[in-house]
Amino acid sequence: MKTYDRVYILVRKIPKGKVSTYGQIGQMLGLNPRVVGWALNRLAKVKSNSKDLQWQVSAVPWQRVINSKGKISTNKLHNIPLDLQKKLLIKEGIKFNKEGKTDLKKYMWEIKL
DNA sequence: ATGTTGACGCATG
DNA sequence: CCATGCGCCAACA
Repeated sequence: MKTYDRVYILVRKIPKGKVSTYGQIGQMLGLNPRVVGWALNRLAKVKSNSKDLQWQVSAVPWQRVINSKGKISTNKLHNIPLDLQKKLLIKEGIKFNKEGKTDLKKYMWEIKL
């Protein structure tokens, strides 16, 4: 069981209409937020390289993980189409203000034990 | 073993 | 609000 597998398993539990943050996922797994970002970044690489694992990574709702300020962190990457993450979230009912920020108080995934 | 790389987060100016 | 700086750590070459 690799670290990134633990990240994917947890991210899959984020329900539609909710979001989490790199920090929150990291805290739950005892990982640095950067490692969470690294694991999700890996999805984009696997997605464009290996077709064998594509079915696995496509099951991970990576778009539901945003940064602690409530904003999208993927727009500066050339891997991922501009505003793809935002569009996916909007389709799930997440609203963004004009500064591209969403209300974490409202949408943050609440952990249930 | 060693150095590098980040989808981060927080503190500070 | 913007800009650095730094700690963080799994994976990879």
